[in-house]
Amino acid sequence: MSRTKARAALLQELEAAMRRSSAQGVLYGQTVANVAGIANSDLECMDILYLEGRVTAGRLAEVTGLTTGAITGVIDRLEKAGLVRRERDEADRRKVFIAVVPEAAMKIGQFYVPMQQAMEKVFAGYSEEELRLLLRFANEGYKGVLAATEALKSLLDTPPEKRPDLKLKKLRPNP
Amino acid sequence: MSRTKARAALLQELEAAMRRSSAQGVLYGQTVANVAGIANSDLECMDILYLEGRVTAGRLAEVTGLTTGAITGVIDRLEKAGLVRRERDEADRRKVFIAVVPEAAMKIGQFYVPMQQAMEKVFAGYSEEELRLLLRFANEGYKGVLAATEALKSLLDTPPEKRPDLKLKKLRPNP
DNA sequence: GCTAAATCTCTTAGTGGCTAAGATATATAT
DNA sequence: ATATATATCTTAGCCACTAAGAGATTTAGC
Repeated sequence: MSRTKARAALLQELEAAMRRSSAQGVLYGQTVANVAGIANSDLECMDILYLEGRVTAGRLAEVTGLTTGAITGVIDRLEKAGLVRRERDEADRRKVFIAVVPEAAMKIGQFYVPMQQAMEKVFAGYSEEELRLLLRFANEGYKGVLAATEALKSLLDTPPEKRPDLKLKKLRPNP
Repeated sequence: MSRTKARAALLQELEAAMRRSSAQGVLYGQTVANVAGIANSDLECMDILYLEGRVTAGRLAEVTGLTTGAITGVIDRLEKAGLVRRERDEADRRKVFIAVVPEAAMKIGQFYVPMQQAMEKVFAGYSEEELRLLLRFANEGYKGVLAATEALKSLLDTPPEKRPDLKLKKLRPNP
């Protein structure tokens, strides 16, 4: 197998491996929502709040891709469960900031412990330099996925016949 | 900062970075479903079919965590859209194998092109040896997440008062 | 300053995918 | 042969979602 061919095969394997693990990651999230007894979108919003801190209802809609109406429902449920609080912005009274209630949110956090433990075990097998490589990849990968999402969204606004011709890769033959 | 402290900080940063990119990955999937005009679960099943090939309806239920009733609906919709075919197992006529219709499924595949292009660009910045490291991590990570999912599911069957005490990490203070 | 347009969240009606329970058909065990 | 187990489908009812628009507040134009 030639040098470049080896790389191509490696890339293909990598893509499949990442797809698999990412699919399993989705399932983990669904399981957390199940165990925690909240809806999937509710958990997704908790996750965003964890990553971004105090954000407005509109921002949640923007990030999740849900309508503002749906977000109102999400916040209602989360607030009733005591996980978040609505906080009207005093500067712009149309806005509603959503803030997690840390003590209550920890009850959700516990369900990520199995995941954290599993990942710690995995990380233990890597040197600090290797971990830095993984970090670099995670950051670059994030930016890539973000850009891809935007590209795909913009496709939505383009009428099908005017879309740039996307060249398809062959579907992988079944194993 | 001490040697081990540096590693701890690195691990924390890594966790956040992976969480971010994985969340964005979920969003990408939702966007694909949107653009393709099919339900989220339908796309998830297409993905499983792509990864595992021809599988039974029951296996889809098992992997997705949906009830068999829900899967019937998924398959009905996918079949109506011409994306999959039901194939009764001749050996065991209770079973129904689901197989993708390759030509039609390619129409879905095209929506992954932006993602593939983005990832290709990212991968271009890595040597073959580094890619091998990423592959190793993706595989080990998959196993880790799989194990974590099982651990979490088993928690579901354990009554709350009998659950092993999960030690919580402090919630990250908001940025 | 006052009116019009824009922005942000919430409300309402209606839709669709989900669960739970059980029906149907086929296979396996006693 | 009968009973039990397995695999999928059916049905009723529920709940989160969308689309459309209302209400409240801010910003822009004159």
